[in-house]
Amino acid sequence: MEKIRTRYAPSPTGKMHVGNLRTALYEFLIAKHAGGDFMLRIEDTDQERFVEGAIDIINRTLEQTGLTHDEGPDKDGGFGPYVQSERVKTGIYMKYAKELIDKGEAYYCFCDKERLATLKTEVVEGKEISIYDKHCLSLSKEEVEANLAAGKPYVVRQNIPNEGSTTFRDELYGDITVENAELDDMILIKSDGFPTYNFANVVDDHTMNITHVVRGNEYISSSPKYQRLYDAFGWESPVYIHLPLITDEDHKKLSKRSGHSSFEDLIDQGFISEAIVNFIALLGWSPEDNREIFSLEELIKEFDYHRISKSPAVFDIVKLKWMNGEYLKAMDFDRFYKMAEPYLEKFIKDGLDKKKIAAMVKTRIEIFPDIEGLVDFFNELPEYDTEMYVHKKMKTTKESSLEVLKELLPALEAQEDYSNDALYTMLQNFAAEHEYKNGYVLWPLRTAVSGKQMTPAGATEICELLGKEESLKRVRKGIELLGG
RNA sequence: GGCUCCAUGGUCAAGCGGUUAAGACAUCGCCCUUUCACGGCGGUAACACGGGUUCGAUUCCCGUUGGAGUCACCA
Repeated sequence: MEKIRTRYAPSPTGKMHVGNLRTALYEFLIAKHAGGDFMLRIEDTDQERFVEGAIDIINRTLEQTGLTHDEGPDKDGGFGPYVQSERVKTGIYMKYAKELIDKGEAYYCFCDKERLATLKTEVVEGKEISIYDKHCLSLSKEEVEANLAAGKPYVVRQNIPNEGSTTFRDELYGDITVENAELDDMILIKSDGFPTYNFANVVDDHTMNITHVVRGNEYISSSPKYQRLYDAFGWESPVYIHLPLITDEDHKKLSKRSGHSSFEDLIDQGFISEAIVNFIALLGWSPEDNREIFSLEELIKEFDYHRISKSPAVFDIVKLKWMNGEYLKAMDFDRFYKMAEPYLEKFIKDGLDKKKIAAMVKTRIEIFPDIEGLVDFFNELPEYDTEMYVHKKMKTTKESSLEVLKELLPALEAQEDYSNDALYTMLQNFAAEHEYKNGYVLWPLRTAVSGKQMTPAGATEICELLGKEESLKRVRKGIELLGG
């Protein structure tokens, strides 16, 4: 069997959209699952939309996520750079366009913007809809020659008949047929000499020997036109796999508005790349069993593109958070600490044991920014409401807390060893002596010492970290607040 | 609006003619517990509607409704 070759073909226009990342991932997985090759091609035929540095972002993201390509712009080797703006210089697109013109499958068009504007017939939802009227198709050979000789700007258009229909086969969706009359004579070569995406992708996919064309669903409606191109050239068409859209909470195509539409956004928000990859792999695909946690290697092994879903998926950031948390829990401590350190640095003053705090926090956060709310009290006792001393299940009240803290204070002052174990033993004994339940004592202490409803550790662990002096200070403050 | 695609809980989803219609997130409750979290256990919650086909439809076909995508010298 022929070796599978897929390609990721982004246009360098900014951040890496998660929809595009998912497309890249599936392309990678489809190829690798079958022992094939995965290519990277840069589609920068639109001079105006090109963003400086965008190619770096693409490369960096692919590297971070582990989607390494076999052939592409940053590799040398026989296949040359798959950068369309570079390929333009070889004249490859114009060559193929001329072939189509010779075959009558394309034609020169000299219509200017003004004339085209008169063709706009309808306005739907703010969008002008028009279909080209084949005006220039009727130009005689002499007229075309004359226009060309005069240096009149032109584009090359695909010639699609008004009768008949065109069918292409998608692996997931099956045969899709469209009436030719619905198809516009799309522009193949722009007046600046660059090919449009519509033309370049076909020429490149063919010349790069791409066997499986994987792309977003939004291309399904233009696929018949591409199919006509393959047919016109007499090329064998690739296997098409159109991927269901990823949408936002409103079920609309994911956009910048959502705030987490790009890989970079997510990294900035404290997600880790493995979790992101794992999560988006499951957006539109599911394995045979119920497993949800997959490394990239495992995905390669399990990924069967026939199990890709046909319906769109909502990008649920809440579930991503859960998954990210799972990754953090499973992560080895050193790596976790390295990644958490910048956040700890920000919220923990010197002198406190950051490693211990990191360990406390590791199983309790979903994303790194969660750290702040968990640890900020170490620096400074926050102002808190004494209502927090009331706990139904522990049967504590403000009054009982005040009493306990007052009784406890001398013992805490006398205590020399502030290690967690020693402290805990001491408190246990204290509780036993007074015939209190542990929680009856520990709850008010934890509250006094943290001023928080929620802490990453119990009372004694906090005291250990805070040290004797600071702990006592906070207990006294608690007594004061309770009216003692 | 034309064309195309899609349709199982709030979300991701399994199912591919006969099931008590999985599982996960979220949510709720209970247990555990040095609070919360973690962990364990359990609950609520779905086949859009109407026709066929069939002994039997969530599953196949048609229609309706709903949603999405697309209609550029952008990709």
